[in-house]
Amino acid sequence: MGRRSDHSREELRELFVAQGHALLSEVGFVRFSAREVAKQVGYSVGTIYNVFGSLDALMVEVNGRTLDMWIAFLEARLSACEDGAARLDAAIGAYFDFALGHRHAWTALYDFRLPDGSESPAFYREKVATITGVIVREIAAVLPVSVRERAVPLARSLLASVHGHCFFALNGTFAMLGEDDPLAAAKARVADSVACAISGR
Amino acid sequence: MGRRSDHSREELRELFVAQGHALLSEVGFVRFSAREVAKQVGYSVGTIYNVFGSLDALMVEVNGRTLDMWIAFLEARLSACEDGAARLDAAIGAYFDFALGHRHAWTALYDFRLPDGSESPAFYREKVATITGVIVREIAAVLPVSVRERAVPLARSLLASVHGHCFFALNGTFAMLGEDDPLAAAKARVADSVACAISGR
DNA sequence: GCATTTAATTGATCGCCGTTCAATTTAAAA
DNA sequence: TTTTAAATTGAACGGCGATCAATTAAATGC
Repeated sequence: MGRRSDHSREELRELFVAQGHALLSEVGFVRFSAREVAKQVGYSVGTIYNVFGSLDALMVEVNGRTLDMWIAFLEARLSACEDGAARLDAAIGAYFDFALGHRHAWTALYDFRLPDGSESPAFYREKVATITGVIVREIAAVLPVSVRERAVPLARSLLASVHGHCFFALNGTFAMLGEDDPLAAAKARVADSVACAISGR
Repeated sequence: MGRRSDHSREELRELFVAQGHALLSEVGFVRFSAREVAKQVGYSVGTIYNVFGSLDALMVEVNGRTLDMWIAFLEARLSACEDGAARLDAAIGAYFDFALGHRHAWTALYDFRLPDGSESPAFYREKVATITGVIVREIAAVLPVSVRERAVPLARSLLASVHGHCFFALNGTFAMLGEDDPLAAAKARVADSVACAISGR
C-alpha cells in the first residue's frame, strides 16, 4: 500500500527481528519461514526482502539477537558470582543453561550458515568477539602473570571444548553414550587445562 | 511398473544409499533432495518411500555410510601408526582430516536430526559406539592401570572437546577468532586432560 | 490545493520441496 | 491362463524462497 507511516524503517526492522526470534524460538530452525514471520508481523513476504535485502540477512539479525541475550545472561551470572575462583565454572554453567533454556535459538546459531564465500557482517562478529572476550578475561584472571599471554588462545580452545560438550548434550550424543552429566565433564576438562597452564605445562 | 526384476530390494537400498551419499557429498545437506536422488538412481520419488518408509530413514542410512567411512579411515590411520604414544594424536588428526575431506557428509551428521521424540535406530547407535570404542581403547592404553576405569567417561568427554574444535574449524568460528591451528589446539587440550588423569588429578 | 514524483507494499507467479496415494504394471501363485 | 499380490509411477497438495510488475500512499513541487 505504498510508503506507510505506521512504522519507520527502524521500527519495521525491530518488528521483524523480534517476531522472527519468537518464531524461531517456538518452532526451531527447520520450521522457520519468512512467510510466517511476515504474516505474524502483519506485512507480506516482499517487505522482508525490501527491508533486509534477503532472508539470510534477517536470519543473521535474529541470531544476533540470540547472541545479545546470551551475552546478557552470561554477564548477569558472572556479576552474581562472589567467589572469584568459581567464576569460570559459573561461565560454563551459563553456557549450558542458556543453550538448554533457548534450545531452538541456540541451535540455530550453528544450523544457519551463510552461503559459501560470504562472511558474517561486522556487527555479528563483534557480538561473538564480546562473548569470547568475557571468557578471555575470566581465564586470564585465574592464570599467573607468567603465563597470562596464553589466555587468548586458551580461551578460544576452551570455548570450543565447552561448545562440544554442550552440543553433544543437546543433540543426544551424550545420552547415547551413557554420559549423564555433560556439564560436570565440561567443567572437568576446563579445570584440567587451566591446571596445566598454571603449572606452566 | 510393478515388481521389477532388475533390482532386488537390497540392491535398491544400496543404489539409493550410495547415490544419496554421493549427492549429499556434492551439494551438502541443505540442497539434498529426495527427488534428485531418485532421478539419479533412475527411479521415481515414491520408490524411496516404498523402500525406506520415509526420507528420514534414507538420511539415517546415508549418515550411517558416512560413519562407516569414518571408522575405516580412523582405523587405517591408527594401524599405520607405529609409535604407541602417538596414536592418540593420530586419532585426533584422523578426526579432523576426515571432517575436512568430507565436509558436506560430515556436517550432515550433525545438521540432520530425527524429529523430537524419535531416537536413532540401533544400527546407527552401534556405529557411533564403534567410534567411541576406538577412542576408549586408545585412552585406556595411555592411562596407568590405577586410573584406567576413567577411560570411558574421559573418552566421551575428549570426543566432545575434539568435536568442538573440529566444528569451530569447519564453521569459521576459529577463523573469526584468529585461531589458525585448531588441530594443534585440540591435541593440546587432550594432552592436558590425559596428563591430569595420569597424575591422578 | 493539486499534480507530480518517489518510495513502500503487495501478492501472484515461478520453480522447487516432501509427502501421499490412486492407478498402473509386473511377477508370482493358483 | 487367470488371479492375486507387490512394486512403481507420477499427478496432486500444500508450503517454501525468491522475484517483480502493479498498486498505493506519502513527499515534493507548483
